[in-house]
Amino acid sequence: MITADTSVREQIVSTADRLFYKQGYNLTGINQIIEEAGVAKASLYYHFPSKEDLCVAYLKRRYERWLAMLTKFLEGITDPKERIIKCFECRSEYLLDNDFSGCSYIRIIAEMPQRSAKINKQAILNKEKQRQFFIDEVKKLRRIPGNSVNDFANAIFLLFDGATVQCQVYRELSPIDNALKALKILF
Amino acid sequence: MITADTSVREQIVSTADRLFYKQGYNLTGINQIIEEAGVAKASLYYHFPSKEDLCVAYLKRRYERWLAMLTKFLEGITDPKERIIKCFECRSEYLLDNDFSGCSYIRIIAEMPQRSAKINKQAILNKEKQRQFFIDEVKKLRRIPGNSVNDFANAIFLLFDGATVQCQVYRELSPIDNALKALKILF
Amino acid sequence: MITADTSVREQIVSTADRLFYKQGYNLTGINQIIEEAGVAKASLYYHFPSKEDLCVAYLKRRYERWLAMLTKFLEGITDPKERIIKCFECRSEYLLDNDFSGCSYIRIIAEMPQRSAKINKQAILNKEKQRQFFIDEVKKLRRIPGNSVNDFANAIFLLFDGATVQCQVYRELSPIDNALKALKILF
Amino acid sequence: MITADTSVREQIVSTADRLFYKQGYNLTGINQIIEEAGVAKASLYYHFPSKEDLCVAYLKRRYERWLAMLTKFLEGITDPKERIIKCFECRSEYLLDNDFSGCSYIRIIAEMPQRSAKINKQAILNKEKQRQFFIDEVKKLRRIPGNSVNDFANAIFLLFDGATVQCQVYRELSPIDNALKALKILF
DNA sequence: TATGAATGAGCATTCATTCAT
DNA sequence: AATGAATGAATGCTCATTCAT
Repeated sequence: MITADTSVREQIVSTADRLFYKQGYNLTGINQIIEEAGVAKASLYYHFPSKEDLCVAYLKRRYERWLAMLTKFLEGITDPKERIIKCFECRSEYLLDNDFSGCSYIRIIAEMPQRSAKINKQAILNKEKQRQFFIDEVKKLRRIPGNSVNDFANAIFLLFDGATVQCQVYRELSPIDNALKALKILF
Repeated sequence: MITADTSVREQIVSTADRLFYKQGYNLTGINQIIEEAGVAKASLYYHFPSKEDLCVAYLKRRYERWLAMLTKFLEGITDPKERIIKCFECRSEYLLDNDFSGCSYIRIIAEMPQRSAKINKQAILNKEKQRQFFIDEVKKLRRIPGNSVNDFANAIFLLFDGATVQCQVYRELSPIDNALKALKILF
Repeated sequence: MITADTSVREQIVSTADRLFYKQGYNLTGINQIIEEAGVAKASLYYHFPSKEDLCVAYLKRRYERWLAMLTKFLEGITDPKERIIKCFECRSEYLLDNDFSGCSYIRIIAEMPQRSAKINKQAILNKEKQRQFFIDEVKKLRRIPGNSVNDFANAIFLLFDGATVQCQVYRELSPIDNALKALKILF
Repeated sequence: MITADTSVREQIVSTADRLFYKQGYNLTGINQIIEEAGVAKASLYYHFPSKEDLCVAYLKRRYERWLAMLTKFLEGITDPKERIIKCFECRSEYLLDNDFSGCSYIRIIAEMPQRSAKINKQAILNKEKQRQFFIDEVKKLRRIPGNSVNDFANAIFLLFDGATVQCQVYRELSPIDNALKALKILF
């Protein structure tokens, strides 16, 4: 059993996670992070060689948070079609819980066009995990629209990302509804 | 005879447009803009009261650029289904021409979660124009999948935005292909 | 009869007068003046070669305003002692009317320690006129405390300036009352 | 052994003190301060959150300087009347030593009509300490002109401030002489 | 007279990072 | 493992002034 929750490192990551996601990476300064985390600046640089490394930790954490939430949503549900729909409903709740701040990986890339290798790797990794989820579920379907697992999974994945960014832009959940309607047309 | 193309104001806007889109809004400083534009700092602030106002001009300009490109792509094409597909192909070329920098409106919102009223208004306006394009084309269709103009247009719009952000994330055009395949399943 | 009140020059001076006195000379920019005056920047520089020249015009105007107010206050009063007291009461009203902004000449010197010759000359001139007023009144007195016209006039002048700056500092009129009490002790 | 006199913080405050008093607060830029202090800009902002906070430190320091000088002047003198006169003589020397730059509290208020709470508080505090000095001395007098401790102390305080600002305006010490003459009339 | 446009120098402040302890 | 202090470079923005028309 780990009690790292109150450690300096944990304080830094959780604060950075909150601020990066709420305010954006570039608009969140190191000073604000250490102030709100209640740690010294040099402590931050002891645990994270640079702001960029802190960003990687933030992206990892965001994925873990999403995965935990999704897992809970899918609990006891076996029907693949239902699981896909649940995933969209989960995103709806996630965005509602997080002030419509969108997808952290997409956003970090939107903020840093010349993204570093580290950040790029982490962001792509997280997105691929999401794509894989849809592929896994589509594989379980008895009838696959379009007859291609990948094509159908990718279609769902596009709707998923499209809905996520539109929710962020419009600050409302209707794009998720639109995506669910699109799914009905597709299925 | 107007030679406005080389005016100070035009120099500022075109330089800002290029840099904001390539590097991101927050990572592009006023100093770099005036340096590359070859104008004095006070000249920039004479024409644009703040960086934010310059951002609005940039968003307007991006839409105009996209519209001009799309109009050219659609020249002579009347079939609505074909026009929708052409729109995706146009986006493909747009992203290729612009180093996979994605959608300027989505990005500006990703960069500035606490976006100002001015910027929000311009971004939403531009996105709604795009949605309207799809609605107009869907209306012209003989058979509408799902039997609802708005639902089908919104589905296309989700694929369009989803493909745009995925192209940006992966720095490749395959998401556009995925969107076109999804369209085929839908139609 | 002159109707210059609406002329460009008059607009500039009256606006500068108001803003310099309310906000301070250094904290009032040319831009704010021309904006609130509703004139072009070059128009200001046509009438006043520099901000400094505008400052001189401001100091002149302040003195004229004070003199007009004082003249009205003294109307029909001949007793020198009473006239001196009235002068303090006039200052009280002046400060109340002008948001306790103190003496414009003292303030301009406080703001610009390395004051220019022009401004210095105008400020000293205005202050000397005030000193002369006290000298003139003291001369009319039957009995002069201290037996020296200049010494007694200077004492009053010190109380006058002391009260003015203290009213400004404390933003209340009690220093004027203190000065009047001091006068009673002196007389 | 403490060598705080040469610390970065001390360098900043002493330089700011000198420049604010000589040139005025608004005419002294942060750049000049750090340059003459020989420290980095960020070091200044590490010790003082804003220029305003540096101003408060400056005002405190000015009072300490004045108090030290006055204390030395009053050494061994017990007669209250003599102590009051010495206080004026001390001011004379203070102004001579400091290029007739007047009273820092009065000047800062003259420069910043919309003064901040912090600065206002410090300025008023310092002025009240001076007033209290006069009250304390007047209380010790055997015979109090006007029969009111406060009224007489306030009269002296007005002469003190009046003389200070007039010395600043005229750049000469005669107003102090005038004040001493006024004191003689009063006593 | 009057003006829109342009400018170089300067403003206060914040950035991510490093170093000595 | 943790910190207080220090920094060079950059941030967005404003200054008084000038010039061509």
